[in-house]
Amino acid sequence: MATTSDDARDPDLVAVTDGPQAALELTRPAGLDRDRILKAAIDFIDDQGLAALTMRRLGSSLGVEAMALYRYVPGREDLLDGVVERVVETLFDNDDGDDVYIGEHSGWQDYLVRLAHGMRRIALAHPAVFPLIASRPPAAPWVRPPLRSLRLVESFLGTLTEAGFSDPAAVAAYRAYSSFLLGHLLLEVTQIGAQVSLLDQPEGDPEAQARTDMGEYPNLDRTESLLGQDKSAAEFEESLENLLDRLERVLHEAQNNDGEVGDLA
Amino acid sequence: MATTSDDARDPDLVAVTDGPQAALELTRPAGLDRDRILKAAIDFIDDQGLAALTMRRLGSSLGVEAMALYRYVPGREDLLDGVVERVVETLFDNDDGDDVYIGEHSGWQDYLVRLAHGMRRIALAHPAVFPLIASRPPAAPWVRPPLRSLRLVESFLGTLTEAGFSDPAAVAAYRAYSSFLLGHLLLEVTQIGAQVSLLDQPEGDPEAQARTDMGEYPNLDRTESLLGQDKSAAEFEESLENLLDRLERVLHEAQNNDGEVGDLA
DNA sequence: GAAAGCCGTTTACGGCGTAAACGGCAGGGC
DNA sequence: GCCCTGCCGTTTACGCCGTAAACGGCTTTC
Repeated sequence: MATTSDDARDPDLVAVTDGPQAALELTRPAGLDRDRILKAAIDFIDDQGLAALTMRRLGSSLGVEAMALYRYVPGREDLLDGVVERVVETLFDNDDGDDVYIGEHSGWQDYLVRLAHGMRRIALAHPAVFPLIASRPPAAPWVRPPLRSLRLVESFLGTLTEAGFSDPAAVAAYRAYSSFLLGHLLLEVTQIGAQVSLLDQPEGDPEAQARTDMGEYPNLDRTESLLGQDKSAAEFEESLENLLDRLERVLHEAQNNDGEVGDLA
Repeated sequence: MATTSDDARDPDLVAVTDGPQAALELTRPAGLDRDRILKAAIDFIDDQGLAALTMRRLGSSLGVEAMALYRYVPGREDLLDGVVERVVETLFDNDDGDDVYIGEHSGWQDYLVRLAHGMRRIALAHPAVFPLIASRPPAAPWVRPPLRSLRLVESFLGTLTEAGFSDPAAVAAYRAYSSFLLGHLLLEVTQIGAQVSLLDQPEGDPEAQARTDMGEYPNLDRTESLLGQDKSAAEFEESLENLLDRLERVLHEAQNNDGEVGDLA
């Protein structure tokens, strides 16, 4: 096939375990609970897609009628908000003593790298949920989609200003960083979705149509195998490092001629 | 208020005219047509939002029953695909002799700059449609959301390889570029949406709650006015130039030691 | 033992996407 | 002139959706 994944050691690609037991409780009798509902919704989206999630189906996946959910969740929209919140919050559970804990860090670069990989881990663990993170309207215009949490933005700005960034520079860094994260991760999960949706419908002879159309697109045709390769992990790393270099340059320039510059522009 | 727009001269922010007459044909009797339907759908999304678009309402906005649309459009999903296609296609209509025509250009940097501004012009003209461009599943994994068109990707790759980029370098540039575009533009239109949705619901005293919560977030509180500023245009320009510089560096390095490097990594 | 509260179910309503049958109207061959 | 054949918008109908409201069976508390 055209699309291959050539690096099997992606550190952000981890198996999702969900605690002690996960799959053995298929349809428990009852004992509803807001968090149990949110978790069920995330699982549902992960393996049926966002479009398939309805209150009725989510209810029946919990062994319960749809209306039972409304005792714990105001409605479908709020349920989705809860899903986003819960997924983003997993950034903070330092489950495995892993390198994703945002609280402790050594240097702002280390912090930004950990945060980026933490977000990427979330995106890859829940590729069908991530577009929701990106498209839900933000509470305030400056709580930008990929970060989504006041707590997170606060710690971001705090870390940078403690490291010597002026307020304008920290804010500019926040914007450049969130835009980079959103762009890269959204494309990466979209690509995952595209790959599976192309695989599970081998209608007729897809090769034939694709090949014939390619005649008019010589550059596409020639680079098709390159375009199909998944180098997301390497590109993520490189773009991230480039961004950090750029921020570092800004920081040092501002510190040398310590006027009121401090802005990226 | 906290959110201000301090640069009134944004070249990508243009009024949408739609040809000779636009608003004077409110509900024409009939004369349906696939393109008329797509245009109506775009207008509808632009001023009622994507969630409000239903087949019935779209029909009645054209003075027709919902089922009449099905003679020209296979279904709602395909309608949305058509909307995306039609919006992206406006890149190619060189309406005003403006600088957005992708066909002619002088140098690959010029091409990339024009393409970026053309896309940004689309995003700003249809902020409610743009998320659709980003979230619709791509036809092939390598036709990445913001570009969406074989023709466009072909011309992108052609321009870069003609300018001396190796195939891998051109593909890497394509990926970096599309990721930058998607991230920046999606955040920008999201911010537009957030601003309007915050304005039209002044429930109770929003200031009160916002202020009190801010106590726990000193960095947010201190930088709130900075965070609220809309510097999208300047940041777009700067990030774009940074990306071009990076690509240029890659190109020249590859040309000097003309081995088989050619990759961004 | 009765009252109160919690919690999942049942019923119902309007709106959705869309399949299928229908009707009016235009144009073309006789 | 007439009828036949497409075209094209309407009508009707079905199943699914989100969710308001009433209901009923528990459990807990006095």
